[in-house]
Amino acid sequence: MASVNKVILVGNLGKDPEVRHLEGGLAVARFPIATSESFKDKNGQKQERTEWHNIVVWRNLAEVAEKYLKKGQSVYIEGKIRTNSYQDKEGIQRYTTEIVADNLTMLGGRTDAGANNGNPETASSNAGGRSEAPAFEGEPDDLPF
Amino acid sequence: MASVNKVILVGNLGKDPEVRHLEGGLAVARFPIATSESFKDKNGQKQERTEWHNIVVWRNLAEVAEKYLKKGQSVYIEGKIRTNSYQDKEGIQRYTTEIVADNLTMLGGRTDAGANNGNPETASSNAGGRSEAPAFEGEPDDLPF
Amino acid sequence: MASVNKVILVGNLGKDPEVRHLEGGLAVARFPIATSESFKDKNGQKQERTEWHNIVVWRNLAEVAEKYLKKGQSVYIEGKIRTNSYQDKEGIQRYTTEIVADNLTMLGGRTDAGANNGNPETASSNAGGRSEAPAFEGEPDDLPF
Amino acid sequence: MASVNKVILVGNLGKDPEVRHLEGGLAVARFPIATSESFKDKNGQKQERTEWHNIVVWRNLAEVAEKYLKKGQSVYIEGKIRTNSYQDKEGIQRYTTEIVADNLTMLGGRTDAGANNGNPETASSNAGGRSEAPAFEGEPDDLPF
DNA sequence: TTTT
DNA sequence: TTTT
Repeated sequence: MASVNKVILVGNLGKDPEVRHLEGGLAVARFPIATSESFKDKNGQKQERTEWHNIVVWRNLAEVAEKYLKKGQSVYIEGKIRTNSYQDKEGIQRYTTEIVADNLTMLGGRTDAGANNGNPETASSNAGGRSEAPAFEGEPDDLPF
Repeated sequence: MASVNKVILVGNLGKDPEVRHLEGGLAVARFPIATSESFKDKNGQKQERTEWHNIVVWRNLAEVAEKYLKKGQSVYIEGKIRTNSYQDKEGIQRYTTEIVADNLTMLGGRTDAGANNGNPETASSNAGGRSEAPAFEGEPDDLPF
Repeated sequence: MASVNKVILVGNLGKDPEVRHLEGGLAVARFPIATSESFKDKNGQKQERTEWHNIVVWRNLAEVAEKYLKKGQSVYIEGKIRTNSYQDKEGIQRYTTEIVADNLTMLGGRTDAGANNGNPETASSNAGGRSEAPAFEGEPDDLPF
Repeated sequence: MASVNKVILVGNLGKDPEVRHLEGGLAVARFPIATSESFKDKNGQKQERTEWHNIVVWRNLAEVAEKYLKKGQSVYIEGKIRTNSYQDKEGIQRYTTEIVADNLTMLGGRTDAGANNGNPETASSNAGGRSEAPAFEGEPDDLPF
């Protein structure tokens, strides 16, 4: 196999996270983040292009997102690309791409972005749940090696 | 803006690259690569999921792709996520996501994958063209600092 | 060859950058940044470990560091690991490890950290100099593909 | 805090891993990997510089390293930088830097590199042990989201 | 549509 | 020597 699918983003939330709780209590949160880059067009004019990324987080990271992330905030995200397919109403195969994040660090953001601004923290998510206490809550989640 | 949009992939080409030469000689190549991951389903059965990524490379990296990359080969890719929008024939806004690669390293692959197998190399692309001689050709492209 | 040497850091400057201008006008800046992680020790007590990284930047990135980076600020850095060897006065081979950064994004930091706080920007460095106008200055540095 | 300490390497093992089993059965393996880059010196001559990285892996990743990694093999590694300090016999503070890997994917390597050549796989390590069965053994280690 |  |  020998494959790697890794995404690293630093950007700002375009909306507050939307959280759903599935059967069994499984939590999932979704939110868009924007990244921007500048470039010169062929006339030498400065242009900016904004990319929107649909972020999905599960389990304790979803709880963290629900509690602490707000529109406008800046976040560091690690995750993987996932493309889902579906059929539209004409029966044509369509695709949507999202970033499934497994690591999230708040970096601050707009000064009115919410209570957590100025108190950035890190959180991690694992399928098996590495810790009952979310790393985000200030609980250590790992040995230093 | 303080933003980062970075993708790192290791995967196998699903097809040979398709190369086009635009007006002015600008080259662009496209090819799909697959990444895979294993997981257990709810019945404890091992499952595999394959993700397909549409890779786009420009300029000298496109020339490299044309000459050296073949279906089946394994590559390391660095790039960024780019989502393009278009209207389908019903006038509905649709999106396609691709990875614009700016760094590419061949890692080998199937033993019949092509001439370059067993001689993996690295290539880089820059908007301004850092070097006439593509790094891939064996020319050094950078000072060691 | 087929090798990759890539480092991604988000941390705070422990000191203002120290800048030197070599013969020919080549600029180099150095500064330490700290990253921290929490973990539980064997008694279940929360501990924090701080890692210090010696960052080196060349050319226009060094100019950017000199002008805009200050002790306390938070930065995103991409670069590579480089270990230099030297002989100490007893003639024993010693090693020092540093991170040669080729990409730098300011993320803010302490509110008194300097003039640029609240106005984070991105800068890139290339051996060949991709652009006379540093990206950091607000000039676009790249086409969007 | 808001910090990130992430390293991504693709390189070749310079030696077979050395494995130790600590009290309590905790396993740790160490091995060096080389990354190389080409550059032109001031006379326009092609030069190559090789960087050596000391890799440390713990727990099930150490078992994987012991069983499957051999000198010459190519590996993809994700981890973090860790600098340890100690006093030399003259009482001077010295530092050593290593990469603590938490993710490892075999990419092949020299054709005589060992039994696993041609059968690259991925393994992950977690402080809490995400799975009794190491991912490497062919057991799925994660849900696909 | 790849690879194992 | 930073930051929380």
